[in-house]
Amino acid sequence: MSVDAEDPKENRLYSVSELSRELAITPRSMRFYEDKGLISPSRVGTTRVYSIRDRARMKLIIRGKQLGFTLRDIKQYLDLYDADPKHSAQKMLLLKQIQKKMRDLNAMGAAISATLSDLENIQQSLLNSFTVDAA
DNA sequence: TTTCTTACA
DNA sequence: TGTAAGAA
Repeated sequence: MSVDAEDPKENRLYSVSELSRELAITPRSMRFYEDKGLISPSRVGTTRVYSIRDRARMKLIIRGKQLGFTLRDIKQYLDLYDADPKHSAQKMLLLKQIQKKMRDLNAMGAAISATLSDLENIQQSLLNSFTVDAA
């Protein structure tokens, strides 16, 4: 049987350029995440080779970033996957990270509302000063 | 051409 | 993270 072209994806391998293209990020970012210890692609010589699992890991990294988590947060989460096969500690960490993220976002929202309110008040007095002058 | 590393912005 | 530079 011919397995040289499209092996079942379980064994598929990617180069930085291929995977970065598929994930819509730059090869530079992938290497950066590696420097930070979030991924450890295998090597063929000095060239990085990404497996299906590396691809899944990269997707989680990207997902985490989209949700506003830091690379450090994501690394903590990822490091737990390789630990307990039941992933209970991992789930617990994620729950905590999510709750903190929500608290932070709510705090930011409150700060923004407060600033918006200040700005509106200043704007209003400025607007009032004009109508008073006119009257 | 592609990828790698290192250094700097 | 982007870009630049030199090497394989």
